[in-house]
Amino acid sequence: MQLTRYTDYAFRMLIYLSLQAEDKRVTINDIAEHFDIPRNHLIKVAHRLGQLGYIHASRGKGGGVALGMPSAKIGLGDIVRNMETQLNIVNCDQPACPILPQCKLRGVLDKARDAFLDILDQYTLADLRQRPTQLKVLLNVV
Amino acid sequence: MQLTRYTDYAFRMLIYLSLQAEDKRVTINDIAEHFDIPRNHLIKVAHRLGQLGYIHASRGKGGGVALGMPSAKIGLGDIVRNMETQLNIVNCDQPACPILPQCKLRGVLDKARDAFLDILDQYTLADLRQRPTQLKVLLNVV
DNA sequence: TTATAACTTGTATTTTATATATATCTTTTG
DNA sequence: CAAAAGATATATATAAAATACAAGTTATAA
Repeated sequence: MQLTRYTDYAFRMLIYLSLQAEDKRVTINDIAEHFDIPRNHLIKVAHRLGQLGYIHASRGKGGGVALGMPSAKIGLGDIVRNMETQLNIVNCDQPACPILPQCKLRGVLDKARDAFLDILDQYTLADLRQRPTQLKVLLNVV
Repeated sequence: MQLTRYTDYAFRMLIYLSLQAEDKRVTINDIAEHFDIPRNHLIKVAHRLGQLGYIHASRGKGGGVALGMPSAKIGLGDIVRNMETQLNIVNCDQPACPILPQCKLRGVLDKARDAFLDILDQYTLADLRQRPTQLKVLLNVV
């Protein structure tokens, strides 16, 4: 009952980027250091976030990543939906459950999972940057 | 974002027991075979369910397990709370997240997790045995 | 009262998903 | 064109979960 670090790191990266001044580009290296996250892993997270349009990456000297859309447009539920590979609460197929065709549990679990995501849908990245000043201090953002 | 099989197997076992005639005892072996679940693993699940009072085990010849309380008293949320060892949606400590003291994400995730459990709290084991006849057929329960 | 069925407990091994590392390629800009 | 930075692919490591193994203990029926 836990999100993968892959998703967790996506959150951290997006929060960090949301604190940056407009048009400021940050390198993945920089973010990895700030959060003490393996750089290579974060690269993959960044790549995925880029595919989704949440961030925009520019290569070459002076390049880096920046938020690809306003933080108020980035819903937390969608981040989870897009970063997690697996949203089924249980695996009914392995080992195969014989009551599957008549199972009511599945529906209840799906409903609960949707309630989980519904809550997240009520928040965007912008909602996470209350008290941005303190956050910037913690992250040493100029 | 998935429950462990440990929890999954607890559900399956409880569902199976809820379909049995009153006072009927079933061996763990029997349940393991019906669901094609490793017996040794199921033994541990049964042990834990016994500690929680959900099932009652009797030893000796002719022994076995049976529901320890009416199925309407067994809330699905509590099953999850008791069987999962870990209910934090992300691990903020490893690797340690520097923004933890000011992080608003944590609160949102906790709220979402609670919403998940709230839905489950609205159902009991008794609610899962709609159409018990078909379930019994699938599980070959006499 | 003794054999046996069944649960109890603890430890060891295996598996698997996730996480991390390594290496090479491509793009961009000063 | 050279250096910086991201893109991509593949390989390896790690840790949690799942499973297996091995003794114990209790209770019942013959």
